[in-house]
Amino acid sequence: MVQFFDARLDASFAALSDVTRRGVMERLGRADASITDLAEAFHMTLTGMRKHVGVLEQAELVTTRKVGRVRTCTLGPRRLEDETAWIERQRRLWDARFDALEQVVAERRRKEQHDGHPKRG
Amino acid sequence: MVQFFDARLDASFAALSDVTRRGVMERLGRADASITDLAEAFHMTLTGMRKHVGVLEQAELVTTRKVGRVRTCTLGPRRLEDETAWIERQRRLWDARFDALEQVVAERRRKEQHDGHPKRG
DNA sequence: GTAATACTAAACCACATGGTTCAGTTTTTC
DNA sequence: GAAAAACTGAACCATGTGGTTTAGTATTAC
Repeated sequence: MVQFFDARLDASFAALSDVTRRGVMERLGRADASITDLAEAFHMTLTGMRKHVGVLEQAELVTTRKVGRVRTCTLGPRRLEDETAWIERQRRLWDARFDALEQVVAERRRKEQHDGHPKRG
Repeated sequence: MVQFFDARLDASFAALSDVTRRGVMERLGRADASITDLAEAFHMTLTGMRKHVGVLEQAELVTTRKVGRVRTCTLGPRRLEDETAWIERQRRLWDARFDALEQVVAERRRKEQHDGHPKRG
């Protein structure tokens, strides 16, 4: 189960680590687009863009369907929930640690006041 | 300026796209650690772990300082703010589009009710 | 039916990544 | 001062990435 989420996060963070792919996501956020549309918008060959879209599909950030000769790309169905969750979890861990450190510092300060301010260390 | 943020996001999402590096960040969220500590924890050579830490440093997610012969790793000054911001922006774009779509659907439904439910299409 | 459009598939390229080993250097310990 | 510990740097390896070209197929337009 853990490995499952790990692989998912691997894929989606990797997908997001390319400026072109982030650009594609932003564009699809405004409107669906064909591979040709995207290739032109990002000054790239069809084949090149198809690969980027493939990466986004595998990360389940984009879905596509082919009607006739044109393949249309859409956002979703996932909405970066897992990625946000990971980041939030990390942030909480971090906050907890800082809170703990702060308490230590406060304790030390209290003690120093009591003992009469040792110079340092 | 845009390129600056782009490069930063490239680096940090790429850094997060590896399960070992995410693991390192979680561990550092609990306590600082030396390269040796981390290498042992993740069953890897010192050299291998040093590279991962280097990637996290370049993404400014982790900072390190060397005292004597040991290099200690700490979570970096950045707290994934830019990454969260990008994701949030994306989510807003998306929501806006869905809202617009929903309105179209609602409008169509209203019209269908008025015209007396055409079978389909 | 011919031509243009939209994509697909395969091969290729240079370079990055995730590891390793091996041979140092610097610090610490005894 | 010798040995051990902690790291560093370089070289190597297999595989992945971000592109390209080239040649093909399927669909649409005229």
